[in-house]
Amino acid sequence: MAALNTQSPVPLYHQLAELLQGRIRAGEYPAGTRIPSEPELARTFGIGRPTVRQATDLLIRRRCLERRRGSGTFVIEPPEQVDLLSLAGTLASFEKTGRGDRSRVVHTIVQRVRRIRVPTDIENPFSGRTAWTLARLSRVDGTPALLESLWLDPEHFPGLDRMSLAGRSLSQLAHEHYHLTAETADQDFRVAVPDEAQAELLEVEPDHPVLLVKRRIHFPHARDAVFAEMLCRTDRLVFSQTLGGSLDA
Amino acid sequence: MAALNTQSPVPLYHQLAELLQGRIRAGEYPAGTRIPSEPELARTFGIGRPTVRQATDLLIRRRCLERRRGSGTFVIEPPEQVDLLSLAGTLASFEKTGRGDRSRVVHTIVQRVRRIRVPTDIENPFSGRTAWTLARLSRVDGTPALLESLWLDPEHFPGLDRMSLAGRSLSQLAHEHYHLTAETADQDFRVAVPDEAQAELLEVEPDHPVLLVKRRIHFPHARDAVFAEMLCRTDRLVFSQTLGGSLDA
DNA sequence: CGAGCCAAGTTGTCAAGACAACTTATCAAA
DNA sequence: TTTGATAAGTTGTCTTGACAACTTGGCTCG
Repeated sequence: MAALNTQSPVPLYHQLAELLQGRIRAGEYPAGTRIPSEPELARTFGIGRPTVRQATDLLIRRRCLERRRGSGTFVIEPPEQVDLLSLAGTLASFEKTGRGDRSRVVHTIVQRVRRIRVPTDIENPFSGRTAWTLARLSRVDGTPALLESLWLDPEHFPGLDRMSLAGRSLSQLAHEHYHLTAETADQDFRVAVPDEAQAELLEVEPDHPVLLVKRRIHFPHARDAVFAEMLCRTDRLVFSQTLGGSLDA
Repeated sequence: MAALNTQSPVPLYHQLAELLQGRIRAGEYPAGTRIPSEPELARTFGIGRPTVRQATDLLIRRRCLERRRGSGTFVIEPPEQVDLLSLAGTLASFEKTGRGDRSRVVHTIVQRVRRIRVPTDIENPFSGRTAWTLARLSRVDGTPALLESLWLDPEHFPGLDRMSLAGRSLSQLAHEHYHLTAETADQDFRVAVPDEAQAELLEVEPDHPVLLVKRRIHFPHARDAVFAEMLCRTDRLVFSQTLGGSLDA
């Protein structure tokens, strides 16, 4: 059995939280099952019960666990959450809630990463600076529905052009290779008309209005590290997301 | 000085949290200032320091306080947050960030609350049931920009028609009169064309595309207690919001 | 006067224990 | 069989105590 390192500068409760989350991800504690009780975990790892609670507190805030008084602490289904670095989560949730047919197939083409000097654009935080950029086009049932343009800060994502983007979400890549997890984002919505190139990619008439979302994504100690512009054909795809999550509890 | 009630079924840490938040709201602890240290609060209220920490933990999750190790616990500026029950917060934040002129004047006309039987509409959770309904029209610099239609659950908002909606946000009213605080919301976005009546109110041509947002708002023990449909002229107003907020910290 | 050290104060982490409130399963009685 | 009481197990709350890590301001020394 894995043990905790008392000498490590990483707090015990943090170590235990990571350990438990690892077991959850590994399937050792499947969703819906009970994890060992607090006194049991305390005994097992030779730590105090408050420390165990501090650890499970973390996972509860991360929506990994749920406490039921008198009953136990349970692994919960990971809630659908907005993936700030892509609309993948949004698309997926649309398929699940499935207003309409749920047999839709989403296929995404990813352009390779390039390093460019961003033209002047008051709404783009990289305006006038250099940045990584890439574009993605997602199709639903063969029809283009979503065109994303992304800009990333080269300082926080060094060597991004050498990474493989295949089969992995940008969020995963940011987390695993750069240890960056999106913290907050600002987004705004408007109705816009695509330019010629965009209209062609989305396969709409040049005067067909689409939804334009601009999103600035912030990481710890790195505001505006990613900027995204998303064009969405809402006749094909409803752009949906979940807000909030109680601050208490 | 106010004291805590040891006999109350309300936990001490919760009582202390409310007390501190009251002082913050009352201006006794202005934003940016330090609140008394944990040992001092413990002494003052005759409770243990962990209990004090439990209380401040709550307020930290509510983004009211911030801890600085070695320095103290400080009141922070309330962050701009999306007001789920209205776009007021969104409009305000637009004015603050002020892309463009910041001298815009927002004026809102509120229709009186009526009780109706909601026509069949698969996307309206009140479809086929009775509900409170009202509409609001907001103008920016005199031009209509936002048309909101709201539906509220009569069971959770009894007597809503006798309440005064003047000078008070719906969120305030829900909180103060019904002790309800929005927990989460689902929203989706699409481009739509207003119907005749809507076009007239928004003062646009009937074929002018606008942003349509549908939002289902959930309260503790009351899912879908409020439904909102919002039409936004994004040529006049950018619909913006902030997402996220770290789950750790 | 300036720079660096030092001490006091503050939050971060952790322990061990206690009782309360609640859930669940078991077992007994009707 | 059904119902109710009981007991065991679990989380919720709270206390006291301790040491570590860090920040800040004042003091001393140059």
